[in-house]
Amino acid sequence: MAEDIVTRLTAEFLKSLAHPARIRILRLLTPGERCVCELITEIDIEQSNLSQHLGVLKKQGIIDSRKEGTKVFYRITHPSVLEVIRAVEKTIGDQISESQNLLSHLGKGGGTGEN
Amino acid sequence: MAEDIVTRLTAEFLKSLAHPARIRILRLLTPGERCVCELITEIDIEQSNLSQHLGVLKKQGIIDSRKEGTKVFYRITHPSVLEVIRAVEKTIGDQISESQNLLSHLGKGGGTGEN
DNA sequence: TTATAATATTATAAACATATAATATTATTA
DNA sequence: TAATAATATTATATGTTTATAATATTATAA
Repeated sequence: MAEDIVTRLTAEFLKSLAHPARIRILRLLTPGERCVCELITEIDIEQSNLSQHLGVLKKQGIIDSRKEGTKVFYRITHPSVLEVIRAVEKTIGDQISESQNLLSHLGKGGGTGEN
Repeated sequence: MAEDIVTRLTAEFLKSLAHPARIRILRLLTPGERCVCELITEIDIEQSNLSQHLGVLKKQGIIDSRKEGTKVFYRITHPSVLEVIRAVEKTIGDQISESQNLLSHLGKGGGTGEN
């Protein structure tokens, strides 16, 4: 069976999301549009690198931009992308809960589990 | 501000998901556990490569395994990971809907837009 | 016009991910 | 114990992503 196109698109989408700087950018854009000059003060990377990361997200259609004078404002194209991040956080939460659960059962029989 | 750990964990999680073969594996595991010998027949990659992709997912805690005789069965650890994939598909759907919408407006004024 | 501010682009080296091929491990069966 | 089946590991070559540095573009202001 030939590799299905939805699978490839899904993987590409995930790839363009899969970088700390890009997650950070999306978090900063969550309340609304921001110009690059604002983003750069909140994110600790070089200007050219920020521009490249913005390019990755824009190429994938995840963010969009608008020019105003010398400034460029970016915004999230479809808020549904935030659900992706929320879903990841939820799963990571599940993983942490489970390991805490396993740990607490090691200490079963009383006390806090310390010795 | 130092890079927050949730952001890094989120990016790492997304990275380990961001490959067509790995998305494919999760789809195959959605109905329930499968042995590698079954997976290999449904996915068109080499056995050692499949094993490596399974390793990536397992290291991230996304899948888990159980040995039975000479076979190894893999399963999804937390079904919430499937929400991540669904959310990506939803966003891609939003993107496609929007571009179809834009296209249809180009043809506004009658007809199908063909000439 | 020149200078400046804001952003993007390009080139490049280093780090990382990937697929393949070969080999190793482990469990079962003959 | 030798052969086989199922899976994992390792080495490696190739391709991709990343950060940095340098430079280019664009718009405004002096």
